Amino acid sequence: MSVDNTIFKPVKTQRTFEEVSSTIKALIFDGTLQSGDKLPTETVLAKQFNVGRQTVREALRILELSGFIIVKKGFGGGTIIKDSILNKITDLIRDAFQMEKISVDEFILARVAIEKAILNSAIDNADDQDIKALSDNIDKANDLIAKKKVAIDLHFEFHSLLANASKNSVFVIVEGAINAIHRNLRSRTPPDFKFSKTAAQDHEKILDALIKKEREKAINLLEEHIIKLKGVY
Amino acid sequence: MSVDNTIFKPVKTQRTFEEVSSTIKALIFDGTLQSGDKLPTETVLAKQFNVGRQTVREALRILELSGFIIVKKGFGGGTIIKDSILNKITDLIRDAFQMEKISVDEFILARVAIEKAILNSAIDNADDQDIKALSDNIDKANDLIAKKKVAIDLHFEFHSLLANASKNSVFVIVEGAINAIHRNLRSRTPPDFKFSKTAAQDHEKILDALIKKEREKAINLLEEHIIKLKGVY
DNA sequence: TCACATTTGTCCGTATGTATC
DNA sequence: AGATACATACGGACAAATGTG
Repeated sequence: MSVDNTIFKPVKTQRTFEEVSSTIKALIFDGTLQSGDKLPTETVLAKQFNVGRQTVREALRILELSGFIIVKKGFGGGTIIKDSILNKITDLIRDAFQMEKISVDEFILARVAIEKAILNSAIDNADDQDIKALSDNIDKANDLIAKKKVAIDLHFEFHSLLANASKNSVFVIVEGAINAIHRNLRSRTPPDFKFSKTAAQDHEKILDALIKKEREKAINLLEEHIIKLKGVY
Repeated sequence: MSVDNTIFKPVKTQRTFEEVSSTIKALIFDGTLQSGDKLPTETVLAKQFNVGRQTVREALRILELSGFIIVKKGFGGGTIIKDSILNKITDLIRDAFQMEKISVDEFILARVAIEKAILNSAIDNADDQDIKALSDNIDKANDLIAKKKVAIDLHFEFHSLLANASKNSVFVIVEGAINAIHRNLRSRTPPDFKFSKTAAQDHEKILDALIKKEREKAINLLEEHIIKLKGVY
């Protein structure tokens, strides 16, 4: 006679350093540890968890790479809770891109689709502050362009501001990823003044349509704007 | 008189384990190390890089969490090159959602928009294999439902299969993230047989419209299908 | 400017756990 | 069932960085 042995789960599947990192992560998730809080030193953590310092260090590496903590050396240094998950996602996406899992064409196709959805939502939810931020962005870009300088960073920011205006965190996160890929692509080609100027004009028209809540027009303008990129790469 | 001190870069910004992981990563990027290749043991790596074993281990942790390698214990184990970057991105995005405490409503709104875009692309790019996979998924779900069992996992898989059918890695990544969050949400509510049955019927209709390339109909069906979720949570 | 304390970074030696043959 | 070849883990030591007095 035997019982179904699947009811017996292994006592220990995870490695010790994974248990440690998961424990700390859980404390961050439930709010016990908050941004700015300082963790005990590695030696103290090792004693508290009753593990070796090496194990603590590997756990900290995981938390660091996952964007939960930053580690500083020296006097007054140590481990501080600080959220940089989005940056870490960006890093990984850059890796994925480097592995050539993502082609330029499929990227642009996906970007058009996703940013259209974001803009659609931004038209419904943008408030005065959002409009001002977008407007300021364009003004700054125009200032630079008047000085014959490119305003690439501001162009990227415009799209992030659109995501913020959608008031949807999911869109903010997804746009962050899209933006990261785009910056990666863009970094391979030299800055192009003429292109920068066109982009600023496009953004101005899109914002104008957004303010007037001309939905169809705004979305079509955005699509054309992004499609233009195909020629750049 | 002083010079622009930005021209003097620090001799050593990176920590040793970061140099090691970057070196190995570069070898993967340039194809020297390929999927399936086995790295030397930690001890040998330490000797080759002329560093300590702990340093190697921390470098391996980074590569592991970044989705470049997998590490197996025991005889015949060791470090093997294997790409799972997309999975790791999904993991991090799940963390990001957890931290930002995204609301059900904004999640569903974003999901509708993004999955509509995915479906739109899937209609253009799905091949026979994709159709078969989707069809098999529905058959299996119907089998379970005929036995009065819920088929939640298969329902999730259906949406992933749609993303695959779009033949766009960006969509696959984004859908993976959306799916992860959805599972997270779903795990908070008990399985509902009636709902599972409805979902299977919806999927069947959507696939039917996809095969017939009835774009408008398919997209509308999908939207209604996802919106139904609002009632569940 | 110079010691000094603190904390991470790194290395070594050793022991244990674990999966395969 | 036992030998084997790995990763995993512990403890101790010193190096390096960094802010303070």
